[in-house]
Amino acid sequence: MKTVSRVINGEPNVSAATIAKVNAAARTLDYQPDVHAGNLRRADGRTRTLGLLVGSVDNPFAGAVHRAVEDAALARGVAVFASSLDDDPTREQEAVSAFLRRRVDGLILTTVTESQDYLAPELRRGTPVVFVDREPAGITSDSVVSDNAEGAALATRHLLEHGHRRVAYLGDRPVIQTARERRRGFLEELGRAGVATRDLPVIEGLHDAESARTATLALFDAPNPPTAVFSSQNLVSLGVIHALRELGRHREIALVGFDDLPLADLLDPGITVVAQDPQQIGRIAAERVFARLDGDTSPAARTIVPTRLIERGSGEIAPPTGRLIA
Amino acid sequence: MKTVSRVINGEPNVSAATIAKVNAAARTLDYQPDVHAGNLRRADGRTRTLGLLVGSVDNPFAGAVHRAVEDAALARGVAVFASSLDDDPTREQEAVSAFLRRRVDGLILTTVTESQDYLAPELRRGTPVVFVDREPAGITSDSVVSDNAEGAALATRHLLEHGHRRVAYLGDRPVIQTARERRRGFLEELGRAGVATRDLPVIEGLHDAESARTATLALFDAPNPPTAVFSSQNLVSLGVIHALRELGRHREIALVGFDDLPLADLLDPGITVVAQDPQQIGRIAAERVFARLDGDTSPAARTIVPTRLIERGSGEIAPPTGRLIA
DNA sequence: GTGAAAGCGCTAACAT
DNA sequence: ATGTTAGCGCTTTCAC
Repeated sequence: MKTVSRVINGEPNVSAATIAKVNAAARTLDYQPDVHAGNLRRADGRTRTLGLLVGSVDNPFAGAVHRAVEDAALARGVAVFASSLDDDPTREQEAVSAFLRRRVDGLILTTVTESQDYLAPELRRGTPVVFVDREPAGITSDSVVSDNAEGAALATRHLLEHGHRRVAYLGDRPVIQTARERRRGFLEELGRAGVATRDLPVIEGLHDAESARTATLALFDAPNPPTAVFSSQNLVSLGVIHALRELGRHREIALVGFDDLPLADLLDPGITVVAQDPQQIGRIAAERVFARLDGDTSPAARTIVPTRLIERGSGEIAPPTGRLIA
Repeated sequence: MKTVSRVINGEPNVSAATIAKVNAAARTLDYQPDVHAGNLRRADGRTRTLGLLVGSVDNPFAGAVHRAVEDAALARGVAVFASSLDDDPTREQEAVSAFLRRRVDGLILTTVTESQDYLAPELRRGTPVVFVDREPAGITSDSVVSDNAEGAALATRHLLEHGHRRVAYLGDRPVIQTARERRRGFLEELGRAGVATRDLPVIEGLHDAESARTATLALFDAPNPPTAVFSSQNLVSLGVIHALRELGRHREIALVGFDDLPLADLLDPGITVVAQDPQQIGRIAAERVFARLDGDTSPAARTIVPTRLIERGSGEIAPPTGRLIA
């Protein structure tokens, strides 16, 4: 009987007796339908599968995005492939290719390539692609990102308001779009406040805690050190915190970090951060993919998830008195 | 020409000219072979896909396991489906079923069901299943776990050596195998030291930071409070830390936590922990799956990944002097 | 070196 | 209410 298919898929027009028989057989054989085989012939051609590419699955920001995507997917019976980008363009292309060969229904991507135009044919084919954390280049598609420039400006404004004029920027490699945006927000806010940015320390290319730590130590060993630091990323903040501790100056030098850190509230001083909302980013990205799959053909949209400043102490340290360079 | 298959799969006996032509066509059509279609007919029937079930993808321990599995899988062109268990038996069964319907080549599982005997037919069918973090029940298969009892004993011994006799245990729900093992290690070590465990506080059923915080506050509000705490899990440690801070007693009460916490070294005092090695657990689990897929038919093995005590301050606090209950 | 035929496990479109 | 035929995109087998 090939009416089996009807029973398995819960289609109508099958007698109760047959349903029972089929189910009994399925039970004893421990039958699990092969979704891929079904898919090959099924009209909609859906694999009920999603590809998710994040910075690294071993990273709190990515974990939160991933979890939100999973929750949205689970509700629809969709499974998700997760891969780590490691800010490596080759990995990006290989991960995307692996997703495509597995015929995922949609893609949620964090990218590092200069251009994602290699996705154009796939987009034309109708596969929804939503970019998270970083916006696409060379291609138009949905994206869900934090307002990086505005968040950086927020952090910078906070330091300015507490009297700092000599603020350092410590950031990730400029190939990373969010790093560029955060630097821009930092510099523009200083400009708006009439602070000359020419000889402020802007240190880039920091990709992990150790490089940030070393850079911070060097920064405070050099002449004319800053009174405050804006660190543009999670791991960089970590390195800065370690370095300031080593120097015994963590209660003198102000610090605001981009992106929250677990336990940041329990440090002394607590670390003031501009927090992103990765959970929201993941949720909205998944919703967009599913909306597209459900036939939404509205123009590609850029969704901006707000950041918020969390004051915990480190960002409210005042510069040394009597020597305000204002 | 159906010789296309030969070119795509790099098989021999095709002329250079044909190869070039096929590749050109593939390029312009932006062709990506459908692995699932191929699979349907292919002799080995491999989907080059793995199912990974962890506590929650949004969790540092799971993230590290996941990353290690991904790295091992990537090297073999295998993609991984990741799902979150949330310590929910229903979720477990549904996740496994979703993996199976997608014909994953192997399973790496963290479980909460009382018995995983529902996997017996799949095991008989030859699908490799490796249990991580928690050992299987009702079934025999490979597992890769920390030595939970020994780790807990290590933590307890450390507190005993620093003079504590009145030590509290704060732990997760006993349905969780690792929670039971850690409690056992704790009690047995006290027993070995000749400490009566009868009226020591053993608080269980703590599943998040907030419940642990509340329990800790209550513990120190009650008569005869402990001089030291062993917290058997990540989130529980967090709650204990918060509570001790609120009470202003974080420099008086000793604390050793099971499982490391990010930034634990920068707190004051630093948090002494028994650290697991999730990266290693993930790596070994993936290796076992692939060894099984490569034909290893040796008996199911239980691999124990050692834990290690990291002294950072909180675990080295001495009990109030002069009142040693010894 | 190339291709034609059959079939993997399922569902679509039609019978009956 | 049930069955039949064809075909999804590929690989296998075997023929040329």
